[in-house]
Amino acid sequence: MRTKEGNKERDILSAAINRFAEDGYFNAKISQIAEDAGVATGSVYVYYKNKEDLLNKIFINLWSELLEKLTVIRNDLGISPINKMSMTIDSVFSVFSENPSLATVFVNEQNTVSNKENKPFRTYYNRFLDIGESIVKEGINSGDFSDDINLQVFRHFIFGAIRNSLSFWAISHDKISLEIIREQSKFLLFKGIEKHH
Amino acid sequence: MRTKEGNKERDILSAAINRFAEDGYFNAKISQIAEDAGVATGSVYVYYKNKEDLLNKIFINLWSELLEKLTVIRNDLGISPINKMSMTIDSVFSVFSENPSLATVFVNEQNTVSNKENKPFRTYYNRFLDIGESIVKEGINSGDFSDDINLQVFRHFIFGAIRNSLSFWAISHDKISLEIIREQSKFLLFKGIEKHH
Amino acid sequence: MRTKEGNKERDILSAAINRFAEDGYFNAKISQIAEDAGVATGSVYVYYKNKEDLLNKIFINLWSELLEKLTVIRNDLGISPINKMSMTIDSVFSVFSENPSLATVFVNEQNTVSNKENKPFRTYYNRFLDIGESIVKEGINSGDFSDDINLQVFRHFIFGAIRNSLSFWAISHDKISLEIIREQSKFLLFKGIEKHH
Amino acid sequence: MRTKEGNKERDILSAAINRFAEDGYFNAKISQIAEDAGVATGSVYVYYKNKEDLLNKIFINLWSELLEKLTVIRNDLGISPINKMSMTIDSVFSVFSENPSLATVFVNEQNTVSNKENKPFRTYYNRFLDIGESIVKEGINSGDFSDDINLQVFRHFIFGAIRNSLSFWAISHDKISLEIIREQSKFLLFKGIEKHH
DNA sequence: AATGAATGAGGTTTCATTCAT
DNA sequence: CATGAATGAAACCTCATTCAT
Repeated sequence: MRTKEGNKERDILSAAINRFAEDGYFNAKISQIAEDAGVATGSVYVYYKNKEDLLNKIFINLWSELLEKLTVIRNDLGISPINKMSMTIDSVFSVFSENPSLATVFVNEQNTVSNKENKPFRTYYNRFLDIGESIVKEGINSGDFSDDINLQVFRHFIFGAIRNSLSFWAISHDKISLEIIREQSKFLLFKGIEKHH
Repeated sequence: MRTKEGNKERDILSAAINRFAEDGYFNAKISQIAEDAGVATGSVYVYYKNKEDLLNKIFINLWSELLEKLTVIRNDLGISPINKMSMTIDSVFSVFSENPSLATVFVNEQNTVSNKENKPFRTYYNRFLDIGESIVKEGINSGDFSDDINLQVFRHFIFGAIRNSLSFWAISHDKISLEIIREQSKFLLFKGIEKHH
Repeated sequence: MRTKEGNKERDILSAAINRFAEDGYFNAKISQIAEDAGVATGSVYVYYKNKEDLLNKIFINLWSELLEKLTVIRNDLGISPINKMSMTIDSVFSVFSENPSLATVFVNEQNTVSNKENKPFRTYYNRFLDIGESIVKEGINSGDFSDDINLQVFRHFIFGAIRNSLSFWAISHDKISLEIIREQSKFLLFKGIEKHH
Repeated sequence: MRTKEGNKERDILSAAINRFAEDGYFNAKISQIAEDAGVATGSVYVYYKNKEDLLNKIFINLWSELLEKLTVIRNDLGISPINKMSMTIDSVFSVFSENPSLATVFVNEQNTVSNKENKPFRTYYNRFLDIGESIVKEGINSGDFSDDINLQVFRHFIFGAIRNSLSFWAISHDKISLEIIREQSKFLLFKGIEKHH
């Protein structure tokens, strides 16, 4: 038994992120997460209702944090839509750069568990997407973004693109820097692949 | 010798795709897949080594089919890089439009099971990505595509974008047509979101 | 499909003996026995009722053969009890020397399967033991064998001794000859281990 | 922490011995063993790795106990070889007289499971046999035992004899006393069946 | 709050046996 | 007789969760 000054609740969730990233949600064992966190198996259930609750808390933390950042960006009247979009991407990359395992969990497990829409983090997640959408709308209205954009499709397109780029980085963060991926993502998002003459 | 008219092997794999899409790989039960396929539980094991083998076979079929299509496109000297890219996207969308559940399985389970790189379908998958990359290279050399493109990042960016767009359609194919998603994806890929004056 | 001139029924039983010896009764698979015998799985059930029947037939063959031999020996008035006993042991060793796998099956599986006494080969087996016992009785009466012998115990003692010696040979028949084991067994049986001055 | 008064680990092993004796290793069900032991099925796996581990532990306990006893006997300089041999047999009978089911498991299942030589109890078992052999050697050298004895054959002969005698008693311990079997075994071992004039 | 031994439901997998051809 | 694809019952084992201490 190890005496930790730290916050058990936080330690357990942190261990869960790493285990979920490494082994996948279903293969990860609660007893192993507990051991990694330096607590007894039963202690996991003091702080979390069950295994699924761990996953939900991970995503609630993630999306509520991103929602907060994005809200600040959106509400800043002095920033152009293009810069708002750029800052949004920076925010997302920033969260994951601090925790690569979280990127992997996000990529692999966001659709895991629960009957579809009933996920507790969905509220934060959807609001995040909605605010992102409002920034795109603003850009279309201001003439910065093309008015050929279908908002519904765009949201999934860009989201998948960023998500998968992050996932790549999570696996290879020793081989390629997050900055390169971030800037390349912005480039592709803004300009597309065609050469402009 | 008892022989049934239908193709059991195909029926089982088809049922597996639907169940994996609906319930997720880990929640899906072999007994349920067998029931859906109209065979006895044990019959699954006549055609497939185990549950994981079912998932592997799904992806082997998927990627070998797409690899074949892409190879034909790449080798056609009379097609411009831009059209090759467009046709590649058409191919991917075409495969999934015939089988929406497959799109969901692809999105959620491609990273499931197996110790990372040892997946049997990886050979096909990697060759598919390599050929895709060679088309982009060709476009850069011909001056059609921007030479600011980082090939390594691009492959994950576009792949995640398409994947997530398909996943969105798989859930909502009653609400939005695949054509709209496909064309919007091409638009975003080629032009980006910025308005060109 | 292989055309065999040989007797399928015999081939299957022979394959069963080898598989039971090699893998043990419970680990042996009918499909493997069939393959070894060069027949289809279903053909095993043409000749034998079920897996247990295979084991029973093996022991019925064994004990009916030994019973026959022993009956001839017992009924020969011109042979002394000591020689009858010696010939009995020769008979047992002879059967197994022709089929080492049978020795292993005998050692490991005679008590396998069936609720205790209901085994079909028991009739032959018990009659074999009874005749053996009558030879010992004859030897006691004639003054050749010690009258301190408890017949009931003796039967199990000598039987286990021979059985285990054979089992040893079955595993190591490349290292030690059956003749040495047979003669040593007779020696120990007749003289015991004490030195007689 | 939930702790019950009894010794679950011991109870489970004890129940396993009885079930293995009654039903045979392969027919015995873990759930039944658990029920017999008064614990839940899963509790078996808290103390034992798997079914095979139960069998191995049974034999490890058996042979390590007998090895210890035999070592003491062998090392006692004041005992004659004949008495050492006699005490060895007493030790073996003593162990099984306390646990008739163990005798049955020993007879029927010692060769079960595992690829032949890789059994964990083999170390103890072989050392037990080696010490037994060294006692016989001592007897031959001292002139107490016949120098016609082949040690390799003898060990299997006597072992099978004792084993089978015990097995007989295990089934019929209501009909015949272990003392009679033990003394008769010694008699046959030392003197053989021939009458000495 | 913290523990970890104990639980037991449930799923994957095996394989003896069947039977339509 | 011969076949071997198909069956489905049954059991090992896992592991999330509980709860007495």
